[in-house]
Amino acid sequence: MVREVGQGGSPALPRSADVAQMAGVSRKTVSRVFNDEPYVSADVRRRVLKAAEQLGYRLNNAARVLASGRTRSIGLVTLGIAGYGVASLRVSIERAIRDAGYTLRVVGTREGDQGDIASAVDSLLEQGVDGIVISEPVDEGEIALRVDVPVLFLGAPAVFATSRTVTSGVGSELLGRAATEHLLDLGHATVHHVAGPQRWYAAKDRLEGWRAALKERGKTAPPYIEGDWSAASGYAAGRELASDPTVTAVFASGDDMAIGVIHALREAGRRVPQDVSVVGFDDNPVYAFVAPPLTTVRQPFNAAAQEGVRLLVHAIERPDEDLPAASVPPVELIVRSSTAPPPPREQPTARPTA
Amino acid sequence: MVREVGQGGSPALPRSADVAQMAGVSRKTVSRVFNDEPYVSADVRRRVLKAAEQLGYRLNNAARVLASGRTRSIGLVTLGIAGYGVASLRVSIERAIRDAGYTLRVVGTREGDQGDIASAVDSLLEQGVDGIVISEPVDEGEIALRVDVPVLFLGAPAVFATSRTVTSGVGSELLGRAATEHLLDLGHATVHHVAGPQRWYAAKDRLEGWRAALKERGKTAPPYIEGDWSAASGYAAGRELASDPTVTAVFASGDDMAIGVIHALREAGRRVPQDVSVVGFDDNPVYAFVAPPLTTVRQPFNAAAQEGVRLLVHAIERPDEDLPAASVPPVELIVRSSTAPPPPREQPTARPTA
DNA sequence: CTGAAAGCGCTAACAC
DNA sequence: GTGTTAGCGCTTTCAG
Repeated sequence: MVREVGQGGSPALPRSADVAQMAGVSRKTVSRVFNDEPYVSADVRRRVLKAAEQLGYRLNNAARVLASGRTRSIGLVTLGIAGYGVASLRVSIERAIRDAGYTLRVVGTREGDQGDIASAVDSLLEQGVDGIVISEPVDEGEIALRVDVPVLFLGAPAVFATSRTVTSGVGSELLGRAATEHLLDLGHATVHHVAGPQRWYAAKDRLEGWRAALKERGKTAPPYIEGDWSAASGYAAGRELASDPTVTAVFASGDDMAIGVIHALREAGRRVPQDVSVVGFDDNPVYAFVAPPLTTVRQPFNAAAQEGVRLLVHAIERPDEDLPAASVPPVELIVRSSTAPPPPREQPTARPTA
Repeated sequence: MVREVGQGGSPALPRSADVAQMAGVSRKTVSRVFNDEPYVSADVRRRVLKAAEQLGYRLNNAARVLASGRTRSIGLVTLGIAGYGVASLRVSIERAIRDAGYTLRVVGTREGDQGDIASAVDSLLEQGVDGIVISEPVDEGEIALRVDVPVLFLGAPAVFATSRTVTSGVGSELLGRAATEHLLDLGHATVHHVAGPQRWYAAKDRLEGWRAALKERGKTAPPYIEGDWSAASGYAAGRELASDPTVTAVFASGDDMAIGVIHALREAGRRVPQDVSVVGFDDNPVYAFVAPPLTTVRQPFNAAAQEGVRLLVHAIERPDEDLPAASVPPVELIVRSSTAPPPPREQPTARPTA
């Protein structure tokens, strides 16, 4: 078969052999230049680059992957939703992957589809990736999967077994604690909680943090209300909470839900923060511009993503070494105006703080 | 070289030859089964599948791509930001691509990096894709690029030349018009505009729509204020607007900016909607739960993404046929409580509507 | 520092 | 319906 050159149909793309010929070197040398390998004289390198430029040559990735066995690509399994938290984490992950010199393959899951994580991972494996990151997975029960590339679980425990597992939390428990403690420090007798869907590990962790903080101060956690992250679900929870005159402080597991809670509270005639304090979670910057500006907890999306990807890449490139220790990102509470001390008449018996 | 089988290191992965041998057929037949080609007897198909299952066989994508010349993959160039609009569109695109049977490669651009679109496209081409989606690009001036796969420009005109170009708007101009007309219909003498960054085509289109609507009613557009999509920039614009007693209606090019505008207006003692009406853009559902619930324009993210991807896939798979006509998604104005007729004292001379 | 030979695992085209 | 023969364009190994 003769390669078409120009003429009729789409001209065949130039191959490394064409570049080699034009530059008067071997194909292997062209390969060296394009892989930034050492031991190529500056002069040869220049000639090769010039020839490639003229020919409009581009490395053929499929051939490279096939020959080398490495894809230089990382797969991301992500929830197909557009909320601020998920989207932010995702953007951070993508940037970290690109900065690490890997390309990105993405497959979104549809929340609720049982077994979707498994099929997403499977798809990625078939596409060819050197590592996988699972972002904020939802609990799907047992997942039977044989995976032989390193996997990073971000914001969740490992939900299936792999040869090399990396986890890097965003520290949801710590953050849930911080939110609750802030309210307690303000003098509230207890803190109510509007949780995220408990199928989410992130939601569970925040709830744990809330419980732990309460317990440490010798309080028992009141029943929590479970939302679905949406403002609408927060609103529904808020209506319920508003009917209970003893609630003076609520920690919502997401900013949007917090907004819904506040809306319901105010509709019911309860002032925020004078009558009841509300803290959110995520620090969507827009909520500095609502009334009242929302007190919230900032998630270290960037730090967690960078850290996680760093570890993942380490696991990919140095399979024999141990993983370096993960650092714990700092907790950041953003105090604005949706929280205040409880109203005087509801004040509990004075007790020493801590 | 002898292939390692089990024993020490990682056992070599099974190849189609292994499956073929086990099933007692040729490699080509295995290939047929895994590509859902016709002309394979049900019995043979079953045998092949069983053998593959037992061996844990998985198609090697790199080899497949190299041999077939088709990647079955679409590249997405996307802005690396987490706002509701961008993230929603993105989720819709991803779903549409997956539903069309393609895998997804993503490269994010960093807003502001001149020439970033070019390098993103280049990277995608090198990774190997059958088509490219450019989502909501920012104007980067001349982009010199030789691209020989079909390209879909979503929410923008084609920003560089390609062999096969597909565009599919989200209809920003129409939508900007709808927002403005709503305000005019309410009786406002004019409508002020807080625009998005004019490097964005989407921002420009909305501004055009605003201008056109005003012009049609014989009004001249007042100067607009340019924001950066953030609530903070909307807040700054709102302060400016608040100092002008003649403004009674403002159309903000994004929901977040609208929230900022409202916040500033109220701080300055102007009531919304009694004194001034505000409409946003995007329909982030959370803004149904702020005070006042925001009137906004819903973007047909899903429709635009599905339509666009459908056309792109058509261009990929039937290069000789003409592109089917794109349908125009319906305009949806979500009227809530941030808009009302102008205050009586500022009422302009009565004029017939339409 | 550079080159030659030998595949990587699959599909294309055609034969049977 | 199914098998055979050639590559796809690169990297690997090993010589020099």
